[in-house]
Amino acid sequence: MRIATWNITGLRARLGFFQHWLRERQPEVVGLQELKLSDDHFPHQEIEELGYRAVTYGQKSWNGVAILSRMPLEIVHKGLPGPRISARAFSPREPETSASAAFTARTEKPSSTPTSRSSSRGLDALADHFERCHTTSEPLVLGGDFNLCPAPLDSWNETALAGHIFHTDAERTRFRRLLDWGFEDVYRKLFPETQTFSWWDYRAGAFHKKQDLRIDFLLATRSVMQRVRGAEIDREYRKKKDGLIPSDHAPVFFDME
DNA sequence: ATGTCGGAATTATTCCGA
Repeated sequence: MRIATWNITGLRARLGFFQHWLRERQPEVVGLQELKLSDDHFPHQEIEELGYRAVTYGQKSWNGVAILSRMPLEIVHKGLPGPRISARAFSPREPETSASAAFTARTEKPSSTPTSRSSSRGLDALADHFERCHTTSEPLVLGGDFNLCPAPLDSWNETALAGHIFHTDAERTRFRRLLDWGFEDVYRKLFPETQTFSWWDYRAGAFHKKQDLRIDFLLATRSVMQRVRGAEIDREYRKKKDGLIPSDHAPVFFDME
């Protein structure tokens, strides 16, 4: 069973590309971010033709998440509380295996003043949610675009970028809170030393210049982790396919028994 | 070469945000 996450960067503009990937990779569950459409514009018919049902939490123009599944989905939670929180979560539950969540975490640019809040209140809201509503003994998967590099290995140039956006201690501390609670970073757990990336800025030719970051993750609790047999960051799908333009993020997935 | 996109506002071009 394959579980995936992907910041698709505009599902309407990406539909053909996404369908290509679904056919090729055959994931069982996919968390999508940055749909950039409201729920009434979600292409349910096209998705169902490929055997998936989707639960959506969209937003006009920006953000918006969905979970697609070939298994039955039940919505047990939608959205996160708190003012000005841009992270959003679903927790569809499938009877025997897993709950899953997809979200987008926005990172604010750290200001020059040392007292400024630096980043990702969405991550705090997410950690609050799991602490309040779940236990680590549950089989849980949390996937999304976290907009941060957890460690120097996850950046193409930690030396130059340390302290800057994606590379601040504040961001890393917030991310660590999810790990301390009981999540494992699946890809990193399987490949502790491998430098692999998931995002390349559209601007300035970052993909070709190898200006790359790993900011998209699938996190899993221990009972899921024990069943994981492989993980991949799908860099092939950061490239053009049949002339179709890719997202600026690569899909990330793992396989479990 | 800032090697770019997607979407909205407004009607094929410009602006904005990432």
